[in-house]
Amino acid sequence: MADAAAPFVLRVAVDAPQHSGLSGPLDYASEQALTPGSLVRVPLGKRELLGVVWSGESSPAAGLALKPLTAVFDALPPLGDDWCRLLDFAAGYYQRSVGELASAVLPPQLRELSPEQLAARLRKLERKPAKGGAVEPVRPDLAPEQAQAVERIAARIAGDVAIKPVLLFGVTGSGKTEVYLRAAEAALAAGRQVLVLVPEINLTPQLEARFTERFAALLPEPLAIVSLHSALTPAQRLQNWLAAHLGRARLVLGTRLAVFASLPDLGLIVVDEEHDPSYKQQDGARYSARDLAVWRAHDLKVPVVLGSATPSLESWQHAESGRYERVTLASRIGGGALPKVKLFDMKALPPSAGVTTALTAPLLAELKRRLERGEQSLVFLNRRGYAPVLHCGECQWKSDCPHCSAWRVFHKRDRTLRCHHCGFTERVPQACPNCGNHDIAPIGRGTEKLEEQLTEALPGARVLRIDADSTRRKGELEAQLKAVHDGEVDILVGTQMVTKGHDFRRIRFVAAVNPDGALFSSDFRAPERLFALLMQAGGRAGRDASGESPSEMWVQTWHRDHGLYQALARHDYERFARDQLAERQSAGLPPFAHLALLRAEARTAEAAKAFLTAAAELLQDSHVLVYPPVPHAVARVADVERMQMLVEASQRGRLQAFLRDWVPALIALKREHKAVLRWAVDVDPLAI
DNA sequence: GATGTGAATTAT
DNA sequence: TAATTCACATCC
Repeated sequence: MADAAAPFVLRVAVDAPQHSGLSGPLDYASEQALTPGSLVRVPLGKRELLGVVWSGESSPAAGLALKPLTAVFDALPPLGDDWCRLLDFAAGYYQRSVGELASAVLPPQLRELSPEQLAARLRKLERKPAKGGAVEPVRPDLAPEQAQAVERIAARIAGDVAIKPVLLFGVTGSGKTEVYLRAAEAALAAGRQVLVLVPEINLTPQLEARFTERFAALLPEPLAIVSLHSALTPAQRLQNWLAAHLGRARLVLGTRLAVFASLPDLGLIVVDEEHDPSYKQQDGARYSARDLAVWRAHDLKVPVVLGSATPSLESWQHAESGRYERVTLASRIGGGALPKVKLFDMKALPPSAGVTTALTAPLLAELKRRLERGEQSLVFLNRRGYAPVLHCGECQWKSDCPHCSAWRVFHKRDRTLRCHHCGFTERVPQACPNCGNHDIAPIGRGTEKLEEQLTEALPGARVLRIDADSTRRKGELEAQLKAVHDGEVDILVGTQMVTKGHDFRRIRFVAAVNPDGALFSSDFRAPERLFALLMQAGGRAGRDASGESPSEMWVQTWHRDHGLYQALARHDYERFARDQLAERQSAGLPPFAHLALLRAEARTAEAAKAFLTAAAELLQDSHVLVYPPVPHAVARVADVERMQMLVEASQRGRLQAFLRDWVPALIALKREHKAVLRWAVDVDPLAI
């Protein structure tokens, strides 16, 4: 019980791991009453942790001697009610403790600093010098569609009524960014903060440059525009987070973790490329930043704009049903036409024309033609490395990973076999490690091989490859993109990395060399992803209308009659979405059903399966269907066996109610379970 | 999950 | 006899 020196009892959210059984905020003694949202340090066992004072009644267990707070961050204003509500909601929805989530989304440096050190940082922030004079920005005229979109968003910024999320459906090059800028301008002018989310860290610099250019004159204060993502140094991340929290940053641009930024005057949220899978955090607390952005906007009664040329089917369905307001930008600004899509039928190619290689003779000829005209081309292949597998013609050995159920990829440049799942790397053997035969050969192709073949087939062409391997070191991606922009590259070879957002003005020809694989994937979202990827890749072409020859995209396929390609060829996202949604509805899949996955990892598949089977027995609910456990698509990674079990309900609320009871029972079950095992619940999983 | 305990097992 | 390893209990 609290003694005379510390008369107050506070509930504090701390990162006591869920599996410890210490769920929910813990009680501590305090000498002073503190507002919920105050940051504190508290002892937990022998450790000392960051904590957030939480609201609600304390209920210390009888006879428990409460420990006192170690320290209070009293120089820092408490986190707002709205931030606490967001965390409360997210923790409940994704089945994590508030403390764990708070610890994951607050700047990591907060955990290390003492209140005195933090106070020093705050003083330093005050002294930040102002930037030099900014020039008045040039604002391009809006196309009528853009003006209408801006008006529909801006009209709602001042109002204090619950409003629908806006789905900004705009083809690539239709000027979505200008709509974001104008909407942001309206919110800033109304004295509100603006949060802009982007899917990837790579995209923050260019968007930040664009916003800074536009708003430098309007927002001359230092730290008025900041970014938040995990590539910042810990000190930068804390500084930018503090600027947002203090209301000093008026515009915050960031990746998914920025959805949890503390923003006292938040007046507008923009989610760019809202369909992008990167918005879903894939480990720890598996939240969807896009969905939380929608929740946060609704909670605050502020507008949220979800922008995409290929919206997620979830968002599209919400627009169809009227829950979201759809605003369409149907034409490209500047008059650049969308590239003509040619479905290149591999079946119609005579066998001699190089059917077995990705580079067909007609494709090479087209690339050559473009090259001679001095045009840039993009060859898109979503597979890095030289070849996905090595194969022995004698004994049929394949380059499998000893630790994973996957092939090791052949990387020719550094002569290695690399597992893309666990990272296990060895030098390429000279001969088959199984039978000693020298007749080992790569099967299939990746970007590295494509680069090599193009360099050989088109002497004199300047070929550049951009993928995760070519951009491993800091600054390399920027340098390579600059080379493309500066016209120092004729043919760009790349994975999906190059299809996202980058505004290549010179590219007039895009070829997707081998996209068929995703058509027959067991993952029900694979077609949606492929369509978005190809639309986005195609969108890289012909953004500049000045060229004489029409821009074009080729898709080399064995299945040209497939509905996906037919819709793609007509740039008909709506048709594609209609078809997919019909399929999803008849198959009882999202957005017409709500899913959660229980994942289990153990040394043996049997142990993981035993846990899942027992988990399925824990709770019966007539509204919830629990499927039998199945192995993960890549069952073994780094010698750990992975099994998963799908949970399905027709209504979100039913699924949530089930999980609320199930997860505590799972924690108890794990403690009875003898074998070493890790488990996690993934609500609204992206891949199943 | 992190940390600490005591008991059992192993190294020297 | 010291040094590891391991099972298991606690953490407001």
